[in-house]
Amino acid sequence: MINTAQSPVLPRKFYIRPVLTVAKDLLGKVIVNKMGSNILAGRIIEVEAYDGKVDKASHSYNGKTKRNEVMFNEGGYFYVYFTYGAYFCCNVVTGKQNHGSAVLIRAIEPLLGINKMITNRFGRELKSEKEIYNLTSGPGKVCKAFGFTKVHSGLDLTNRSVFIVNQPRLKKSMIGISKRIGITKSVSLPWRFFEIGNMYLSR
DNA sequence: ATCAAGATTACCT
DNA sequence: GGTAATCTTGATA
Repeated sequence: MINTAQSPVLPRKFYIRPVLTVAKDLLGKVIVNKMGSNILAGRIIEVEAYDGKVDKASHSYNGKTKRNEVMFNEGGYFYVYFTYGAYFCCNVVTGKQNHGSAVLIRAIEPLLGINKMITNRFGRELKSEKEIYNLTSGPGKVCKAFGFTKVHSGLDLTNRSVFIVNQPRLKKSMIGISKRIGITKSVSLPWRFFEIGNMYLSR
């Protein structure tokens, strides 16, 4: 299903571009977690861009702190943070060193290791067929299903533990654009991007 | 030391 | 559609 010879791991240069470019380009790509005993993989279908240079909603807007320091790496690193006392959210750092921009992964379409994802998320079997669409349809859900936590923050995505493999770009007509969800600052920026019509979207 | 807010989710009506 | 849960983090004193 995922032939890594035909679909190479995305290189550094993919990530060292402006955050809006990378955000749109990430749609349709496949994120893989090989760190556990199971290989988990899913197609990225919903993202949001955060740019600390201009964006008050970004964790990096007010400069470097212990929590957000990974965001100031060059592109291609994994930034995972904890929020609301319960959930982790994972991001792909973009741009040049010290810029402070990242793409939040809000939803994926599960491909490999689906049973493991179900166990991670629910600790039980699915109650119904359609509950599969609740498996990874939100940033906290994605991290729970993939097992991403604080220990994954700072990983280099050009290595082979957690990484993203190339896939064809989505057609422009398949990319939806909207305001970001769940923020209270810089609310009007249209920086959420998603695959139109996908069943695994967060809303 | 204290405090308020938060890139969310599950559960209720 | 509305809201409680829950605790880390960063800011302020």
